[in-house]
Amino acid sequence: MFAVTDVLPTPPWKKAKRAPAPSREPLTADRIVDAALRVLDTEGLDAVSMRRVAEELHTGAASLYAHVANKEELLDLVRERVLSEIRIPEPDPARWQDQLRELAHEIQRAHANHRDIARLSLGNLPVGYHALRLGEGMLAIMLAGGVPPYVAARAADSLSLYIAADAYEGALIVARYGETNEAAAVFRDRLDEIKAYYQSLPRDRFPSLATYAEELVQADSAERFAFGLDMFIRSLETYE
Amino acid sequence: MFAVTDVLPTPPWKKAKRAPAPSREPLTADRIVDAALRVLDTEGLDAVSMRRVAEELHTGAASLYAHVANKEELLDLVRERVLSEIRIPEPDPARWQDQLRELAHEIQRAHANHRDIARLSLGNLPVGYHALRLGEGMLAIMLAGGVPPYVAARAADSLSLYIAADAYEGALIVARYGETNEAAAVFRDRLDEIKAYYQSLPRDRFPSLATYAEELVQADSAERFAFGLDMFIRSLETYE
DNA sequence: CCCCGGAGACGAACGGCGTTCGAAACACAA
DNA sequence: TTGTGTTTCGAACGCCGTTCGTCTCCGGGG
Repeated sequence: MFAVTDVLPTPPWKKAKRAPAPSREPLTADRIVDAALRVLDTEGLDAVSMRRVAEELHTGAASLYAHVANKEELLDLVRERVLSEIRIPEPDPARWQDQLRELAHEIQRAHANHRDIARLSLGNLPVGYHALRLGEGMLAIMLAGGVPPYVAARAADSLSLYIAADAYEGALIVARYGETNEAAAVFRDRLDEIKAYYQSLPRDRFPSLATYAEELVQADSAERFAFGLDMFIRSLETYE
Repeated sequence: MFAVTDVLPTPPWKKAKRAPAPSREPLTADRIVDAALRVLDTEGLDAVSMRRVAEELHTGAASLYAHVANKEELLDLVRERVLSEIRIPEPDPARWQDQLRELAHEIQRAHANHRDIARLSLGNLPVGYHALRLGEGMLAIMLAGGVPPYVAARAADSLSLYIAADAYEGALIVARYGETNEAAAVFRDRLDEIKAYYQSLPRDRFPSLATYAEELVQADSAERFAFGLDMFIRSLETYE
């Protein structure tokens, strides 16, 4: 007896209903996270839809649900992936302020590298491995430096919040103005507009804004971040 | 001669194609903002869709676009409305720290009253009237207290960011766990779980988290906020 | 070597979203 | 009364996250 498939040609209405070899390697959670991160980095968080991620893998959105419970879980995995890039300094009691600064910048850099990740960090209780790693690292540095545990605990909380919020703002601005060089110029122009607007405000009602417009409008976001971080560490020193 | 409408009854195929008196007063931007704020307060930001707001006014989503450019503008108006509730203290150089604290709490309270509003505040450059009012007030207090203008400018920035971020986190937690009394208990249980989880972590890798779980898991969000605010003001004093 | 079972892949569809379009309804001046 | 400009709004477009049930494929037992 012959196998049917050996004798009969595939009828046209069955032909090419499925792509024969759409992608060789099978889907895995890791590959999905890779793809999601790729989309996140190149097109921003708003572009990360299940359909878009699936397309990146040459498949359909439904296929993802075999490996990932839902979009939220996928984004959590992406966030963990990003946090895993962060290196934590070994605590050295003599240099705790510098180390804290270093760690903060490291975290800030990770957020900046994958711009929109900040929008995932805010408001998610830290429970993944790498999130815990960061918390532990931050705390360890402060405790080694002699910051009282109660203060260190609150400070770790606030510092994480500050870093995430700063990155979040940065991400939103990038989302609104793009991040090409040309768009950066547009953004700078926008800042100048705002400065001029502040200066044009009625002096009787907005004396401070009008007078210090120059100081308020800060183009260099890195310097702004560093200043806030400095305020933070200065404050910690007063608790010692 | 008779008016046609006086003589002929309305033909059935024209009857009730439009609701005859769907809502007496005409749509205005104000009424739309009212409705949006109502939905925001009772059902949260995620429920604020153009369709839902329109439904609140017994009309269709398309009708809103005559008074409001798009959803973003509507949300900006809602945010302005909320900010308008905030009272700003008259600067008194002798009490600048207290006044700053007071203002921060006032802003925090406004955010808490309309929980999800914080999700709108983050990352929106302050350009509305009431947003400017707040910035001016904050700055004026610090300047009156003798904080150097450059520092005050950065600080106003950071403080706004901190308040918004704190409220944002609070809003997300409420969104996840609800805000009924019963849900508050659920949340407290969840915190206990987390504390237990921290304590169960391997001591060799997570010594700080495991040891200070008690201090890290802070149920009272008001106290947490106050602590961060205090850190902030302490820091300002070191610049004087 | 065949066949079968289970796991993975996925097209189609559901109900939601923001927004647009064009026609109907209305308010008011001429 | 007629004409005109504004307001209202049903219907539709193209997105979204998620589910369902079928289809495909591969490894292992007969």
